[in-house]
Formats: sequence, C-alpha cells, structure tokens
Amino acid sequence: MNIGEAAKKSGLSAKSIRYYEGMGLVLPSFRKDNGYREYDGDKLQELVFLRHARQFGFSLEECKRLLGLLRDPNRRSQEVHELVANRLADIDQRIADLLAMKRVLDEMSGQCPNNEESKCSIIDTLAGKAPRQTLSGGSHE
Amino acid sequence: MNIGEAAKKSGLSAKSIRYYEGMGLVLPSFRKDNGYREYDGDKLQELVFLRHARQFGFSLEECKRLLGLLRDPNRRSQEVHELVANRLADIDQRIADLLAMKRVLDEMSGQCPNNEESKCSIIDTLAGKAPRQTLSGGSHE
DNA sequence: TGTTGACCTTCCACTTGCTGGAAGGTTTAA
DNA sequence: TTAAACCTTCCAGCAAGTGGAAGGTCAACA
Repeated sequence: MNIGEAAKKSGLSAKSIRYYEGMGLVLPSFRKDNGYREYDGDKLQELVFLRHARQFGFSLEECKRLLGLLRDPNRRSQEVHELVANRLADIDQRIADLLAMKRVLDEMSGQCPNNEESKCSIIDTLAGKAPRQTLSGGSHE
Repeated sequence: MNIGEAAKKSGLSAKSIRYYEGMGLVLPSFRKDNGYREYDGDKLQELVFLRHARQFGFSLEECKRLLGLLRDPNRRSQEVHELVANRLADIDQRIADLLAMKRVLDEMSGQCPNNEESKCSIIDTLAGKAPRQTLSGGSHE
C-alpha cells in the first residue's frame, strides 16, 4: 500500500510517517519504480505500534528502542518493563507538578474579586507582593 | 543593574531575559553608553513576575497579557481571573490525560513478566495484539 | 487524447522556549 | 599588561512535528 493508505490505516499522518522514517524509526518495505513508498502488513503494524507508543508519551528515542524490542525475537521483557517504568516515573512527576500548580492557581483564583476593579490578588501574588504561594510549598525561594 | 545581576535577582538566566526582550515582554530601563542593558527595580519586579507566571505554566503570549495587566492601573481583575481559569482548565485536561496514560501503563507494567524471556504483554498491547487497553476507554479506535 | 484531480516526491520554513557557542567589545583587578 | 569576568550580537540546534511550494505520477472521464 502507498503512504496515504498506510496513514489512514495506522492513524498517523503521511507527514509524520515520513518524519519518523527520516528519524530512522520505520522504513517502507521498499520504493516502487516511481519512487512511491510501499508498506506491507508488517510495516503497517509497526506504524500502529508507533502511534500507540507515542500516545503513551514515549519520546521518539524511546519509540526507537521499543521498536527494536518489538522486532527482536530474543528480547528480554525486562528491558521493555524498564522503559515503561521510566515512563511511569516521568508521568508521576508531571502529575505532581501539575497538581502543585493547580492547588496554588485554584487558591489564587478564589481570592481574585473577578470584577471591574483593578485590585487583584493574582497579580499581587505573581509580582511577589502578596503572602507567598509557592509551588514547592516551602518559604525558601 | 546589569543583566547578570538582574538574572541572579530574578532567578532567570541572562539568556532568557534577552529572549523575553526579543519577544517584546520586558525591555531594559535603558541602554548604557557601552550598550549594556540597565534594569531598575520596576523592571526587576517584572522579571520576577515573569518567572512566576512561567512557573505556573503560562505561555509567553499569556505572560505578555499578564504583564500588560500588571502594568495597567485600570485593569479589570476579571481579565486576570479569566487567564487563570483558562490555565486551570488546561492543567485539568493535562492531568486527566496523564492519569489515563498512567492507569493503562500501570496495568501493562503489572502484566509484563519482567524477566529474561521474550514474551511481553506490553509489546503485544502496543502492537494491538493483546486485549485492547485504550486511553479513551472505549472500544472504538 | 487531453485534462482534471488526487495522489506522491523532496525541501524549506515555522512553531515554543529556550540553550549553547562563536566572535568580539568592556571593565576590573592583580 | 594581561587575564578573568563581564557584556554584545548572531547563528544553530533541541522535540516533534505541520504547512506549503514546486514538481512528478496516476486514474478516470469526455
């Protein structure tokens, strides 16, 4: 199949597929005489795999490693597990950061008069004029 | 004060301060004869404000609007409140996305044998071979 | 046969928010 | 005087693509 069909079936854009190819992730099965890329079932499966991995937030570098493991019949599941564990640690960190932001922004939001007046505790807090609301919780800055 | 001192006191890097200037966010008070940037207390406060706003995840465009509001004595706190509300909605969305990823990755991680064998349900799931674990929860894809 | 439209190709530019480095000018202290 | 530590501008690059230009190809239809 051509790149357009591979795109439709994999859920990726043709642009992305070309980009991933340039990054060395998934090459087409071969090129036809007219230069068109040709993808077979195996390659399509790799593209789907890639889309899933990206949806879980793996970087292209990590996707490259995952594809290597997908292709390697002698892989150790340990290695796959480790990549997922790293990803999970990263996600946990991001969630914690976002929750810390949310907590303080919620607090700030609730204290803003939200009217036609200029007085605004959000502005004061960001400017460092109001009682400190830090992301880290401590009073050190 | 020079950019180096402004950087130290604001917690930003000199590179970032120059970048923000290029983006039209915070200009130095003036340039000295030798071309060096000079920052006074007000400008330093704006830089600190900027650092805080960035720490809360506001984009530079949003920071630009926030700085405009900081400087505007006739601002309406409504406007500030709205920016924060938008930011909060974005944060909530991100958290929800990350939690959905985490949920599925946790599940996958627990099912992987995590040993020397090649059999790995994580790989199978990403390849779409195993019982579907989707981020959206539905069976539609 | 012509031509229209939908494909496909490559390449370059743009995005966000910086960071690093090169090449060079200034200031300060020993 | 000279070295270190500033400062200046500009250029390149990161992730992970998207958009568009310029052009080749293919299938269908009159």
